[in-house]
Amino acid sequence: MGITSRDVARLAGVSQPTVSRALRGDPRVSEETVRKVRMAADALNYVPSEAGRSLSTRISHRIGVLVTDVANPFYPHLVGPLHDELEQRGYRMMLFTERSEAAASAERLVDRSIDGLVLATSTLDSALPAELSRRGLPFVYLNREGTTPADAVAVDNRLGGEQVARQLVADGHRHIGGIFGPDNTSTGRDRELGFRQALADAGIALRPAHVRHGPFEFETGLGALPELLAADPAPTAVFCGNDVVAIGVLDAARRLGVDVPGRLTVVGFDDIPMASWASFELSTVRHDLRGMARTAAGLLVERVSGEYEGEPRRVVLTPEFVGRRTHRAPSAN
Amino acid sequence: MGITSRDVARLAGVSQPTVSRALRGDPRVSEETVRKVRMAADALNYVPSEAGRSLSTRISHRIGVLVTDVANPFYPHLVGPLHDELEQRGYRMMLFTERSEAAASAERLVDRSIDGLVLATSTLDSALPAELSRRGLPFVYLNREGTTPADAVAVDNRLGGEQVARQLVADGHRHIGGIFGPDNTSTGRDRELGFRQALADAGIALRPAHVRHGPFEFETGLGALPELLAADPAPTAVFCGNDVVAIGVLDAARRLGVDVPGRLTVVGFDDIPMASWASFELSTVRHDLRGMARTAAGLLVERVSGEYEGEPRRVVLTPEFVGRRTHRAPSAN
DNA sequence: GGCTACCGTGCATACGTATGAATGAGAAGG
DNA sequence: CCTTCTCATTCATACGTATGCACGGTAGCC
Repeated sequence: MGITSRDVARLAGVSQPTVSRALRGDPRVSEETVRKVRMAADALNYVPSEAGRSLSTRISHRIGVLVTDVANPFYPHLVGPLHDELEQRGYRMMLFTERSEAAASAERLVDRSIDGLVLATSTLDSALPAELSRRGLPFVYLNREGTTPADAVAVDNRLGGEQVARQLVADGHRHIGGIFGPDNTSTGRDRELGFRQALADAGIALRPAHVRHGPFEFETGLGALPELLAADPAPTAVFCGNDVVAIGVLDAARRLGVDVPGRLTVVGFDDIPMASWASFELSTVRHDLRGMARTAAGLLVERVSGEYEGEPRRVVLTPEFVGRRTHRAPSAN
Repeated sequence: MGITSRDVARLAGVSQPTVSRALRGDPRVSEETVRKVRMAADALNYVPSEAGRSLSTRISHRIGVLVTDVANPFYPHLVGPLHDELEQRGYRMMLFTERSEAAASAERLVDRSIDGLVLATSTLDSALPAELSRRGLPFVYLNREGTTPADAVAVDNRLGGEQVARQLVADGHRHIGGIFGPDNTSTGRDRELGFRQALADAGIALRPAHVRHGPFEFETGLGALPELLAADPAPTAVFCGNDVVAIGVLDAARRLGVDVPGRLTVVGFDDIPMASWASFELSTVRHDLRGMARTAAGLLVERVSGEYEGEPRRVVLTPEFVGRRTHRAPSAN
């Protein structure tokens, strides 16, 4: 095992550099030679060593993807499209989880084993973006923002929050609650901001007893709903930081025997496929999750390949409220 | 950018090899020198190049993970633990999707950019395992089997199928259906085999009209249930190839207004976290998904690191029926 | 027929790290 | 004071591919 271009060269009766050029399609190599080299390579089952190539070209053709937690039902919908888009553009995907401490994390990312990084997570106050920038590793923000300048793709989260608020107000809700994402994430913060602003414009305030914050996880919604319902008056509608949280809320409602949407309106964000399952039929805010991921991959690849070298680009997608089963006017009561 | 060990050597006033040895903890280097080298490395923010190291040691410290489709809610529960276990053992994870055609797939896997591969998918009739074996890339079967000898970790799928059959029979079901996985997967085949065998032992046959096969996806269950219920007599219980399929069935039941478990018993396989959500409370077959993934990672790492060189090892986990809400005796009718 | 131009190939070397072998400086011993 | 031995370090080189440059051969041109 371990066939090298030298072995191929020997068999084909040419030099090692000629093998390299022939297989890479260098036009300076004669057709006849290309044919010989191809045959020899096939005969030996030669596959160029990626390590050798990386060392020589200083390009790894690998892109890192950093997420918080793969098992969270939200992330696969980013990771899948990212993988496909990267593969299509000739890059392989390395997957990293944020759980490991940030310091060691930066180290392992800048060892030149990846050409760039998709930052699909990480909190606003993280030092990672600055660190990456300092170390010269190109990256793109995906579904988040950051102060360190870099390409970015995200939804207009404020607008999405506003849309939900307007819908709830129009439906006649006055006692409204929110289970928002973490304060130190742009998605969490902006969705809440837009939501609050639009409510305020309608003269409605969010009572602290109707508000919770937590990670974008099923358990957050599951745990928060009972607390919100214990308030007096209880909210008649709850806006959730994202669909995963909202589905946690729906689960809690089932456990508590709370009728949705009869007694409680629930709205999510993202419109992941699960949201449209008959078990949930979650009213939510739709945006092009798949397109967002692929766009991010595209921006990053253009950046690492040198195809684009200008100022950081920022792509903002427009969200759209999609009404399903889980929202309705509050019961007369 | 692009600090090398030579730069560190120059600053520390030593030779390049000494830098390499000092940072790698070679005992032959004096404490004093180690200190100097460390300081120089820190001052320059030096991070060893993975490409250079890989080329020299012929070890990439990367492990590939091949799955069918990341977006399928089952896979994240393998990918997550795999990532964690690999990281803990000093390996990074490259994620591959099966969608790309197998031929090109093998090529990109054997370019020495990964030390080994976790085969978490791929059908029985795939040529990939044989190809990997021929090319000398170590791999481990995870949640599947294969004829090409290699380390493997899987559940006792036949036993699991038997357990479900016995439960359904004990519950009094006589008209039983199955929505099994693909014939050309060991999980699909063995679960079906065990199930059929135990039913046969109880003198019960599966009518062809009560049986469907399909990929382990939500849509499979969703699409198959209406067909099964159209049979006369309709089945009073359905065993599904895995939880994802079962949840598709539950979704279809909701759409059709079919009461579960009142009119229909549904049983899955795997006990993914979603199965225990209040929205589903799916009766299923539990096994240690996380442990299975971590074990596979362990076996593979021991193999690629040379820690173990013996015969292929096979770890088989014992499944256990876990009764929740979705199974019950058939209605008198 | 000699000069230039061009084309295809080989030569030399770079990429960054790791490691066996050689070297040098001391220390220990006679 | 010379030898022997040990220890820390340097030297030389390997890993596999890519690429600037030199080179040899052929064709074209006057």
